Parts: sequence; C-alpha cells; structure tokens
Amino acid sequence: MTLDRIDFELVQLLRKNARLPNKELAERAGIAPSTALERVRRLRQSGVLLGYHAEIAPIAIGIGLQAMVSVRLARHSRELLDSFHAHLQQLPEVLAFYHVAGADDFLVHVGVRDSAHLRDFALASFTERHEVAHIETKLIFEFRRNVELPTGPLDAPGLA
Amino acid sequence: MTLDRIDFELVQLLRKNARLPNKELAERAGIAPSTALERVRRLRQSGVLLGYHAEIAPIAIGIGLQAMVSVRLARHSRELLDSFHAHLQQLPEVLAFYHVAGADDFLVHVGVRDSAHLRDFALASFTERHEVAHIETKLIFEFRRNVELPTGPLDAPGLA
DNA sequence: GTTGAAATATAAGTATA
DNA sequence: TATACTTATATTTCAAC
Repeated sequence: MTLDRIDFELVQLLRKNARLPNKELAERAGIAPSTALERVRRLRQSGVLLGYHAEIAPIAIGIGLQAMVSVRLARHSRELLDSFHAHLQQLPEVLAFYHVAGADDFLVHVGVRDSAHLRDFALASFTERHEVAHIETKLIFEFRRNVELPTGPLDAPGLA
Repeated sequence: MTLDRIDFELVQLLRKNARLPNKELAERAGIAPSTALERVRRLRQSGVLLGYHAEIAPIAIGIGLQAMVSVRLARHSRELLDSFHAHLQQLPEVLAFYHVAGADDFLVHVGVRDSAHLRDFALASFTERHEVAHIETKLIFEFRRNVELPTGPLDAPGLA
C-alpha cells in the first residue's frame, strides 16, 4: 500500500498519540472526521498500522534493571534458529529482541527486578539452553525510543 | 506509586491495546467505567502510563533496512556524553537507542531506506562526529517487541 | 464532506467500606 | 476519607445521505 501525505500525517499523529480522538485527528490532518475514520480503518486493514500500545514506566511494574544480552548460537541451522526464536517469544523478561548479522546472532533487551534476577534468568533462559554457545550481558543505563517518524512522505519511494 | 491488581490489569490491557474503549476496559478489569476512567487518569498523572503509541509497519514509511550501530565515544566526559546524547535524539533515522555499560557506550537502532542511506547516515551522523571514536554496524534481520508485561503484580516489590 | 442517530466518554452527585 | 457506583451531560463515533 502506498501512503499519500494525509495518510502519512495520520500515521504520524497516531504514533505520537494513539488515543487522539478521531475528530481532532481529522482536524489536524485537514480532513473531515468521517474521512479520517475510513482512512485509519484502511491503514489498519492494510497492515500499515499494526497496533496501539501503552508505554509503561518500567519501575512501576517491577523492572529495576535492564540489560542487553548478546547471544551466539551453537550452530546456524534453521532448526536451532527457529527453536531459540520461539523460546525468546515466550519469555516474560524479554522486552524486545533483534536477530542480527555478525558474530552474535541475537541481541535481547531484557527487563528484570534486580541483579539476582538477571543472573538467574540469564543462566536458566540462555546459558543452559542447548541452542546457545555463548552470551554476553551489558547493563543498560538508559533506553529511549523515538516516537517521531524517521522519514517524510516524499523521502520514501512509492509514496504519492 | 504502588499498583494493586486492578491497576496492573488496566495497564496490561492498555499495553496490548491502547485504544480499548473505557467501557470495555472497565468490564474486563471487573470495575465500573467511571472507576476505570479515574484509575487510568491517576496512572497517567503519576507517571505509570507514559503515553500511547501506534506501531507502524516500517516498510510502509520507507524503512527498507534496519541496523544496530554500536558507538564508542572518544572520552567518557560528561560533556561529550551529553553532547552525543542530544545529537541522537534529533536524528530521524534513530528508532531507539541504549546507553550501555562496557566497551561500547551506545547501541543505536536505526531505520533507513537502503544500504546507501545507511552508509551516508553512519558517516555523517556517527563517524564524522567529534564525540565518536569508533562505530560498528550490524544488519538487523528481524526486530520484535514484546507487548506482554514482564511481571505479575505479585512478583514486583511494593505492589499490593 | 455533511448531518444525525447511536455509542461512548466524562463529570457530578451519591453511596459505601 | 478513600474508593466505587449510578445517573446525567457532553463528546465522539459511525453510517446514511
């Protein structure tokens, strides 16, 4: 699906505030509320808008410590990869993960209570797994996400 | 602020779907709509709920390639750190960044059009900066975020 | 894009523990 | 005194035009 300027504006506004009322959304994008409603629905159905998520203060839900765990797999077989991939997705401590090229195969962003929790978790969920050859854990001092969109509509190919 | 089970339930529901209507939110949490409204407002004001953001398909906004750039600073002075930190926050290509302990100081998650864009961006925004001593760029095959909450209310200290 | 009915969010007032 | 519920009002959504 190709986005025009108005679609891009809607997406941008919802990225900053997913709970923006449709009326205000429409006004800021310079279109009628009904048009905004239909466009947003189309953007959802076409898979441009994937979902709406609340951002939560880590400390409030018991996350006192965050770390980035670099994981190197034992072999690069499809079977091992799929197995570890599935494992990652069911770990509550995993906030996000990156499957990357290079010596390390995964970068895993984890959120835990404290250092004791991190030690136990890293051991049980990474080191002791048969898929894993080696891990390296880095403490995260600060993590920040950018809610601004990285490109304008004219920068991207295939945008009207 | 300490969360009870209902607060935690509300936060969990809004994490999965930030646009869940208040009425349905209340029903699922087992409370009256007005109560849900007030609790959510308190959670926002107290800084537990930090915001609501739409998740967008990268390709739809012109991001054809993602990479993780490890950045090592020239020195560990407060001045250099603050300067680079501020720099990171104004780059449209930066999707997120981690300030970490270890040999590398920052892990920067970037989204770009293509490899040419990545090369130009890495050079201009990292390599050529006076704060930066060394960078290493890893291609990201896949990135996935976990929308489930990492802990239950009873696991976290200070929760009722 | 506009309008109006239905659904929903919000505020005020009331009860309850 | 806090928190939750009920009712009433305002806003928003959404479909027909």
